[in-house]
Amino acid sequence: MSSDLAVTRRLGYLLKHAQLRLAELAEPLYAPLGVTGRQLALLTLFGDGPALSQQEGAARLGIDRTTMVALVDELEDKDLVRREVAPGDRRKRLVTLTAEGERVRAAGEDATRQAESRLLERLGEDDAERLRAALHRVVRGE
Amino acid sequence: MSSDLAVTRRLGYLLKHAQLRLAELAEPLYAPLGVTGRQLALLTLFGDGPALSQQEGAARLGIDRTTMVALVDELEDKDLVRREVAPGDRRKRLVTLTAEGERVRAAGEDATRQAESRLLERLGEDDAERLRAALHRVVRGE
DNA sequence: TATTGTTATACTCTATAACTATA
DNA sequence: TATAGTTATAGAGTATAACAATA
Repeated sequence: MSSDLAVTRRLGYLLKHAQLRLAELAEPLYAPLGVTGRQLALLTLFGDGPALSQQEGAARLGIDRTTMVALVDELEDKDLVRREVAPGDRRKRLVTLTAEGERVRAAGEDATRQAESRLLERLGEDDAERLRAALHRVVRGE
Repeated sequence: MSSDLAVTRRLGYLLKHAQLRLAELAEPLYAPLGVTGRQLALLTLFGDGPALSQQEGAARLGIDRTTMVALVDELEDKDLVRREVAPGDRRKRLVTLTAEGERVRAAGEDATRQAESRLLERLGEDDAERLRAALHRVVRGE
């Protein structure tokens, strides 16, 4: 008989493996767009709402500002984003999507929606929404 | 206004950040035991049920067998586990806990319980249990 | 002086390939 | 021939420290 903290009941295990399954479902859908899930997350971040500086973006994603430099470099090399000097503070670079970047972002969001649906397909709509809401509360600490 | 796929509503984002918050809560509790969360996960794995070989353990955790070698090395260096040649198949090494390993495992499970409680404290018992159950179904694909 | 972006560098985590011993 | 464990090595991903430009 196994303890009620068997390794597969631990939240750490469940979160990690849910992430792995999601990545398995999503990456094949992202590949034809020529971007990784991580790159698409950046397009979603910078394509949504008022333009953010690199550092503001890094803070939202919980990554280091030096990591952000490399990620923006990748997207810039693919002509999906542009760096623009922020009016009013010449130290900051606002990251904005190119027309192509916007196209990839939109296609990527469709792919994300599909992958998430497949991940959650066993749950039914209500439970799926409850899962998302619960995670949201856990992450925001509310 | 933000899209309903704003980056903070994406499952990938939520899963990653839930993991980060859990690690922030748990690691300080594990530190006095002299082990990391990952090492404790191995103690939980090998301390539960019939003895597993390294490769069986790796399969359960979804990690590579070469990674398992290094992890078991760490635990063996700390005298928390032993490798034993499997009776009936001299190629296999069964990983078993030492008395000290068992002690650390038990203390670690208390710490895990505490950290998980704090992570989920905003949810209430029912929602917390529903979250765990939903993740379990998602991960097992049932 | 402090902050933004940047570069160089190092560390962790993980996987691939090749070896050994056993089956 | 195939499998379990091992070693060496290399590739991601990420962070720390130091520097230039700007505030």
